[in-house]
Amino acid sequence: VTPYHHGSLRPALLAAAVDAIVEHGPGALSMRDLARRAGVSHAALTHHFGDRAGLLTALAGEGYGLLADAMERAASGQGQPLDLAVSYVRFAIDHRGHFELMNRPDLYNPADERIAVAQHRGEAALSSVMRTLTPEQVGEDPVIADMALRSLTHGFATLWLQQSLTSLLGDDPEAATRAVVGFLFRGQPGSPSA
Amino acid sequence: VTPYHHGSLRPALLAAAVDAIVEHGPGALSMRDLARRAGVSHAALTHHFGDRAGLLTALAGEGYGLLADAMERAASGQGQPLDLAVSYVRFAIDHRGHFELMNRPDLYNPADERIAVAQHRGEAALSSVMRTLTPEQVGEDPVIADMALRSLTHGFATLWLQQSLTSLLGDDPEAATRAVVGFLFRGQPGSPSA
DNA sequence: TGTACATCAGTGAACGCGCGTTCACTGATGTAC
DNA sequence: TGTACATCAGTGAACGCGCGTTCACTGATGTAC
Repeated sequence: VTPYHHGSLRPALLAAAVDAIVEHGPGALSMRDLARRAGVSHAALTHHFGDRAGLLTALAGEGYGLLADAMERAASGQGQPLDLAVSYVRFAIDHRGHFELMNRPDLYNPADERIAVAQHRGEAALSSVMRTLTPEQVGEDPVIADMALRSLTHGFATLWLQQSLTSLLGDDPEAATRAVVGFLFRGQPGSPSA
Repeated sequence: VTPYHHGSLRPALLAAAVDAIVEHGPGALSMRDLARRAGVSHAALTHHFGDRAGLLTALAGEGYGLLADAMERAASGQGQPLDLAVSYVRFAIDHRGHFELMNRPDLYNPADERIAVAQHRGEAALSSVMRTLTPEQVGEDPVIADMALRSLTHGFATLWLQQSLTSLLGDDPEAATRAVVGFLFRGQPGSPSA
């Protein structure tokens, strides 16, 4: 009934890691706790990930991959900044464990190739959306608009997850994101909030 | 030469904690490491803070107090959202250890009275500045403008500390903050960036 | 000015704990012939 | 179809470590008279 070989231990460990991070944060993640969650000897983890940093790097890579997928989906077609921001906030909420880990680059190897590739895909998706904006929307310096959108979106996602905004903005993160990003591009001809 | 009584151990420990957090992050802070930094027995810490959470609560309280001071200074007179944002980003950079800890409420007691009082002062400073804005600046819903400013400022400070923006925005955080917040309120009559 | 005494600040040893990693191993799987 | 053998996946015991907390204590300070 309990076979010697788990069969798909690696993905099971990554899933257990997500649960553990959601419960206790990425810094408190323990190899032994993960092994317990997966019902496996704690020495088994070495086999798949080498060490703790290896496991977290794999999980962060998975997260960056999922985020890049979501951003590419949002950017395709006539993707607007609003769509990108919504998909970013949705990712942070739906994949909170991954998101929290990704914001702690001290815990994994940020130079990992899989991570770098996924980050690059995300950057490309953002660039392609920014390029569709009119000069009126983008202002004098395109870099500033880019930074403002990044900061606003990341800050909003972070504050939302910290429950810092619920008392003011209710419980619908997508509507709230649309409102806040719409404010950033308000009153412009061809505004994405229109 | 090494007196039995330190004389001002409590502030010395808080200062050591800031150094330790800047080096290794708030989650990795250790009582024994702090004692070593202050040149004192590790049991001495209990005397001043009770336990680890007590120490971190005291340090977070100090941080919220400093931030509230800075925000009140920025809000006084004809304080504009821009001034508030600049002082927030400056606080995050100048008091990085405090700032990182404050963003980890799982590590301290967020219901601590001193913290609550300081947070309230900060909220009041933000409100007083938002009230000075014209209807054109604030848009239909004042809460949205408020959230946008919070999210933008917090996100910018966070990304700046993570070095995510330096390649795009140079090395002057105040100028960069002014540019990004100016973008949020751009093109408005009486715009604070003017 | 001097003495007694309470309070305060810091010591040092000890505790039990969970951790990451290493190691020789065993059971299961898959491939070659 | 059957056998030998290499490879893979997971085990369980052991290691040394740094940690937070507790405890009875000692040295220093300050106050009362």
